[in-house]
Amino acid sequence: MTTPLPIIAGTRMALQIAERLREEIVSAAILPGQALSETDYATLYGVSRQPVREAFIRLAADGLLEVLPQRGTFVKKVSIKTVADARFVREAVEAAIVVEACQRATPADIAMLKQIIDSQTELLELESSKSASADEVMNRAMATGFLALDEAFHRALAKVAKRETAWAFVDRLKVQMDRVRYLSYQEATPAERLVAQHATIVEAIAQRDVALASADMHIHLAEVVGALPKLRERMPDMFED
Amino acid sequence: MTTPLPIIAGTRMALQIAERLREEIVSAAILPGQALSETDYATLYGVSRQPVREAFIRLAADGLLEVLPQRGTFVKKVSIKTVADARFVREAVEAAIVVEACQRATPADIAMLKQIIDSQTELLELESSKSASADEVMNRAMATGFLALDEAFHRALAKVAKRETAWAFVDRLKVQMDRVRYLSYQEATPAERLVAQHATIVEAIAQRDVALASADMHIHLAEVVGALPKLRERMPDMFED
DNA sequence: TTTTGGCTTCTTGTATACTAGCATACAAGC
DNA sequence: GCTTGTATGCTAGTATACAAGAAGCCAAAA
Repeated sequence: MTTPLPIIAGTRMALQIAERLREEIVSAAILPGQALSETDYATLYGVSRQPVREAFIRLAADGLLEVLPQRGTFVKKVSIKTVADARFVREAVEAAIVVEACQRATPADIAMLKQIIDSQTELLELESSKSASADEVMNRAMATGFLALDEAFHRALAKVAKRETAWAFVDRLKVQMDRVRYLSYQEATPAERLVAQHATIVEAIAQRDVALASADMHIHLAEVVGALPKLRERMPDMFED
Repeated sequence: MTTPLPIIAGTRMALQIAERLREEIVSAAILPGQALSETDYATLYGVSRQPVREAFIRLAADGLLEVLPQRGTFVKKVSIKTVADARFVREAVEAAIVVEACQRATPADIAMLKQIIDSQTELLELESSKSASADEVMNRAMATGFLALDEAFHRALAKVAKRETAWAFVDRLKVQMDRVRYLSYQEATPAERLVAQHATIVEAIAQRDVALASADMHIHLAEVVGALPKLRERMPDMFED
């Protein structure tokens, strides 16, 4: 609730508000359990309750908010079961995606994937050089930047496999995992390791080694859940179940 | 728009309307491409535009409706790519589910699955005995009944694997496949064959044969797409792309 | 001290009115 | 005949007002 308001008035404000809130929730700028009031956000953005309300409905459909009639709307706490099953689904789908990527990848595809990995490496080098000044804001910015590049890699993989629509399905449940990654960028797997795994996957694809690529993807996606127990211990209020 | 109105006034009418419309769209009682008016449905259900509007938003989020500002709201036409990728995702996830079901299934679980299959068989025998009077209404009722039992089987499988949450994710994209099954219950795979496949899967689970169970599930889910080409030829207006 | 009743104040749910944009039809001008 | 301007009737988007229920507070009674 401390946000300014770069909302473009006039056109589909419900959608803009939904997108903005989604990002704030996923990036843990608004914490789990937080109560959100339709009225408050309406005044904050200078609109009526209706667009805010419709934004809330959209986010509730994605499992980010919980609307309790006559009581209030709250940011959903992290559910271990939900995160675990989101990983389960994503792992199954992305393993299938890399199999098809193995079969379809052109040299240009491989080059593109490697270029994304190079960007990731570049970002990490920049980060380590600045790591002396480990202030909160810088950390957040780095986490956001890296997650964007991570997203780009997996999306590109789906594109290579010509499964963009399948990725769109996965993208909707991925937010449940991303929330955890933002909350736990302290105890999370070092980004360097993730980038190395990306490289391994691409290498397997380049070699058309279906079994290896699939196995590597399973290993890669299993990392995310590892941070959960420690995270829950550190901030139990963020969890339910 | 020819529906009566068994809507319970007073409590969360937006949700009731959304559920009802969802069923009508998935079961092809409302056809793809059809224009829906907020105002018309408001008067039909005896409510204001707002609840109808919120129902539309929910269904649009699931890819069943398309809201075009200042133009209208339309039932989404069937997208081959969307259906194909929905199957792709579901296949990947359910194959993973049967693997875990193989590992966890208790004798009671096996018995429960077999009981569902028995119910399916029973329904089919009833259908074949009545098949002389092959009227439209009867066919629809049978299709609905069988799809409900099919749904029950796959849901039960997820429960055995303790992946109910994962199934909830799949359930959201399954509607894209169900629409096709309703539209094409003429040229679709005979239900007897599907039930036989169910039995094969359960048998593999009972034998703890992971590879076989997984393979059987892949075969089982591949059936649905087979009907697409003929269906598109029969009713091209229902498709986009 | 504990409990109970009512009041106040919050919340979301719904209804109604108004705004703005698109599409179509139709008429005027070329 | 063809094009273009315009009026009209539709649509969804938004604003405002009211209704209904939940929660907390506080005072009064047991």
